[in-house]
Amino acid sequence: MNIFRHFEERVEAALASLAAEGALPAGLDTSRVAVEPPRDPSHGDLSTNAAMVLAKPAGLNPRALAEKLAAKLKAEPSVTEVAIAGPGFINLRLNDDIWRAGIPEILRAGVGAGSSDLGAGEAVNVEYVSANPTGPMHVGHVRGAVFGDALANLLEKVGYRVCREYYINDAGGQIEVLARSAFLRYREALGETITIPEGLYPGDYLKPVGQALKAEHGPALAQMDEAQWLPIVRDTAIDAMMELIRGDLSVLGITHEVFYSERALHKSGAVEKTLKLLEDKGLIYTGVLEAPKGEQSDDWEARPQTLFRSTQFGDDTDRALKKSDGSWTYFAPDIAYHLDKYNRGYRTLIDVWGADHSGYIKRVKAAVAAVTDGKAEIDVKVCQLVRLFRNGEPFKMSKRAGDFITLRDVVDEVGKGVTRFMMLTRKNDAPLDFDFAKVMEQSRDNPVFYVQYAHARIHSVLRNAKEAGVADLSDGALAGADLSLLKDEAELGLIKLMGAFTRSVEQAALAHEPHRIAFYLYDLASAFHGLWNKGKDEPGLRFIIAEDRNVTLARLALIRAAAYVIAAGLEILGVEPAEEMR
RNA sequence: GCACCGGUAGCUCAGCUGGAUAGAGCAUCAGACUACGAAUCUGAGGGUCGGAGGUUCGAAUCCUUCCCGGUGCACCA
Repeated sequence: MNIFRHFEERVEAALASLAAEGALPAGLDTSRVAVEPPRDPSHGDLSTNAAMVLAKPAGLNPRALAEKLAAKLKAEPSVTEVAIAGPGFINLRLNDDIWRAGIPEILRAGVGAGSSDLGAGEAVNVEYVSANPTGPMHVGHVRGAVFGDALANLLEKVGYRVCREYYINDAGGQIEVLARSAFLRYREALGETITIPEGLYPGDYLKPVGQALKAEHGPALAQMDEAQWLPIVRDTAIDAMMELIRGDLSVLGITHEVFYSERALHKSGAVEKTLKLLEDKGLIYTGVLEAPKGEQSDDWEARPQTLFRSTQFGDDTDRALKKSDGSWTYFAPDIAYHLDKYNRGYRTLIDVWGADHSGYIKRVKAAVAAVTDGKAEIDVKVCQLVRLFRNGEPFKMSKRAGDFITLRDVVDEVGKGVTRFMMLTRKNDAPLDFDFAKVMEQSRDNPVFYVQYAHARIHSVLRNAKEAGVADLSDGALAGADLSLLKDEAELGLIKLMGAFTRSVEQAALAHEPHRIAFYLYDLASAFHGLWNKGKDEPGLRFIIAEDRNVTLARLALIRAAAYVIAAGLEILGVEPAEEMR
């Protein structure tokens, strides 16, 4: 049970009954009423702002309304104390048993702890990574990939039906560059000595593509005109690059359900159809855009183009759908793509992009609004840059041809779990520092280690408990423990924090902010480590008390539950919990 | 010039979509191991929440306007 949500319902019920008695006007908007943990635990277990929020519309003094509401809430069975504080907060103190009851629930749920039905099965589309299929993934892609994947996990956790999607930009000019680069490697495979000119991709990763082309086609391609060989080489190269990318993603544990091809949109006529749709809405015209104000580009000249009236939807300028030569811009098929998502039934769309695309947000939001008549929500999450360090020194990124740090370089050095966790220790729109040495440090200021250590310590206790002769450590047996024996402030603090897990997960999901899970886990680990050390000062608080089986069982239940919550949280982040630190 | 994102303790950052006396880690200082792993914990000091206005019962959070840093600014993808 989510205690916070339960009490939100109780507050609503109390308000309704006040309304029925005529003490409140009927039909008040209660959407701003919240039940939260108070910032200062000494104020109680729960706090509601209901009286302050509703005082004005009800035409009442906040404290007077609080008095009435407090009287109702006092009657709730699990409420032991009601206090009115400050400008009209109502603080509730609950019977500790209602918090303790969370432990057997967690033990039953296991790593399913924290799940909820908030999303009610609603379909959500999360598009992330979508790196151009022109080479292996590099370090700049990692954050967005991890973020998108964790966000998808998070939404699933609270009951959304999530589609993980990758948009393949397989139609632009960079694909021709890829094809020409691969063709060179093909000629190399045939025995020619090649030099790779400026502007083509020099990376070694295209060598196998050249070999594959040779194996399949022999020398035949070399006899053809570019117009003939290019489509062949292109298709082979794209397939090979997507294979490469899928492999890279798999080392981070990422799998997309849908890979959506931009070229398919062109082929199917979806782009024309979308343009027609916009035309029918009167949102298309031919015009000339103003010169950009930034650094002057020499080759700018005024040209009439097919434009979309995105300014009608809040964009800064109208946007080109066709280039001056009449071919589509990148934007045109992207509109068709988002419309396609809508037509596949998604009303909530989430795009995860790198910081360098932030200037593109408004036009896509405008396009989605236009093309769906405002019926779809689109949230664009931009991941800021990751700054790389080693021992505090900025990492020198060579700009030389083909020389970059890949996703695999990172994962090979620090591992999947550390990479994923670290990428989620900042909110997405703040830059992130990633120090190869620091993330491997075993100390409190490394959150991955700190959280994993808490989990490992719990398992260490459980191993010791077995040796100390606790016969049945099953979840069922622990769930039956007499939890009223958990009375210490530190124990209850841990219990209450776990009781807020579901709420934290839901809040993180609604905000589309997986980093909050990482911070929650750090807090939980801190509460656990604190309890552990308290047992050093006061031996009576140790988890395993040889002469008191009941207390031992209760405490093992507590920490077993804590381990499940940590594991559940880590699962959202896509990190495997450690049972031992090595 | 415009847009977007940041600006919170000496440093790195949270701050639960407007709540109460703004919180963590690092660093500094003072403490806790004959150990369920001290790889940890307890405590102390440290703040004009970039500046100035505004909105209201109440602002780090919303609005306006400046300042600083980052990112991006026709047809690229």
